[in-house]
Amino acid sequence: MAGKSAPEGYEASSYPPFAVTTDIVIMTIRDGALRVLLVERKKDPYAGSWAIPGGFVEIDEDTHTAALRELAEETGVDAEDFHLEQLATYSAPDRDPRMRVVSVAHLAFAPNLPDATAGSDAASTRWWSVDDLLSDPDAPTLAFDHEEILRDALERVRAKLEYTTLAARFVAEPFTIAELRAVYGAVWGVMPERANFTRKVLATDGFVVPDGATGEASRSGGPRPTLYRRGEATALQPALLRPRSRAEVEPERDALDN
Amino acid sequence: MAGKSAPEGYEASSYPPFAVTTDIVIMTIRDGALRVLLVERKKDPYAGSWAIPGGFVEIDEDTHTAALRELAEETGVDAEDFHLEQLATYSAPDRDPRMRVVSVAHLAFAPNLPDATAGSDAASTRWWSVDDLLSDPDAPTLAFDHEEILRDALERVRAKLEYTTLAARFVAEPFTIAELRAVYGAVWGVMPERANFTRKVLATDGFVVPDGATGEASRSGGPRPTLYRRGEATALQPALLRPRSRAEVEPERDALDN
DNA sequence: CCAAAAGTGTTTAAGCTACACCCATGA
DNA sequence: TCATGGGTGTAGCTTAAACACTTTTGG
Repeated sequence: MAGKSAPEGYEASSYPPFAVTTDIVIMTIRDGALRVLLVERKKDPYAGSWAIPGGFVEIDEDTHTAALRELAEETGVDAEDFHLEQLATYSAPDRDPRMRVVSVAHLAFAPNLPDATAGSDAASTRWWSVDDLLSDPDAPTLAFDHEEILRDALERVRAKLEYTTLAARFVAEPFTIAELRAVYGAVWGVMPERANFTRKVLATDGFVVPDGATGEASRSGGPRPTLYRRGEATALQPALLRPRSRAEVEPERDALDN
Repeated sequence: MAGKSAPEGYEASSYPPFAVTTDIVIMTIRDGALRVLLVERKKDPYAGSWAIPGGFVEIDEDTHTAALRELAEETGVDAEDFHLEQLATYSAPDRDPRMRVVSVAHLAFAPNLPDATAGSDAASTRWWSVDDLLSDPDAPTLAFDHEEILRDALERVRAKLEYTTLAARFVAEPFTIAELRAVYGAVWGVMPERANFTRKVLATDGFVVPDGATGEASRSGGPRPTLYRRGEATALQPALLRPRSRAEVEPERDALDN
């Protein structure tokens, strides 16, 4: 907290004015794939491009509150059902050609989000497969620096599944172990081994708690799986590591860079 | 990127104006303890309190550049020697009574920082023991929300020592394994077991590379330790976990909250 | 009865913990 | 020669990985 040349107390009179926005990477699992909600831009710049939803932070709210508000507007879903966390702040001077904008990106997850309720805003929205967006060469280019934000978000989610119980936030209660495992498969691209995964989840105290009931057997038969609900635990200790087969070959992202 | 009620394109004309600052948690190891550089405030609010150094982000720079600039001003050291990363953004509406400020906090580490060069700014600075600040009841209260920022920074550093080679950024080259181990001790509060630590470091390809020479034996005798330099590796795989004896008892911080 | 999926068992390898030992060095 | 501390060895425990087996159910 300091002025450029008066670190112990800046003057309230003159300082560079910024617009502050929140961009919210809203993720869910649909059709077995990790998907992100994007908005199609109607105006320049980047008219016709897809963008991460967001908006201005009001003068009397913090960024978390602003993100919650935007979240409700964009999805039409009560923000209570979401897990929302801050991702990072993006501040390149030329990231928006219209004005000087600093964006505090957030990350939100929830199961069972409605199809594409564009809230009060009439823009068209769509659930894009994250894998398609980032790997498919035919995928559209995202507006602004939103591809960078999306990549950071994906890496954050992948890492968090390893050492937290976050995966349970992606499934509607009650759920089966198989559904929980499918979340890991959708986010990581590879499924953890079934038997070991089951043991790990059940051995982690408070990850899931039995619901008492059992679910339906699959169409082609099989036993009725046990149903669970989210437990109180948040940390996985020790971690549930994703397979690192290729990661050790191809030079990984610099682990020191956040 | 969206206006409050026009998500696909806000108007450049009216938006809430914010001041954007960077606060930089500058850490180093001194006298065997993890220390942070704080500035004593001369003016209200919080006159006489200690604060994390920082300053305004200029209109034509990003927050990382601003942090580098502040870093050089505060320490008088070439910013090249630092590891600098974004920590998080703090945006409570009342965090600064003078104006609406959003602060993008950063985290910087380096070995061998000079005593308290207050750069061009003549404010008094001091290397505080992080442990004293956060645990000692006699420690001063920090200005603004800086205690929260410092706590977040500490947790980040502790976690990063586990799965990255960041610890090597705290020691001046060339260094011994014992010095590197002392970094873990200072940051975690407990030392990893000596023999296992040595094996782990040497088994992690690219963590440290031999310098060729050997250092001085200690005052009371003993072999000359091998000297090393920082290697190219950034990730520790598998992680070097800190002892979790107490952490499992006392309810840990919510792992889902970033 | 057959295929599919859930639950459980088993074997093997790998990593960590904890401690022991040896040896070079300076006082 | 003695204390100190670096380097290395090793037994035992825990965990993960891979795979097999059994059971339950719908078609």
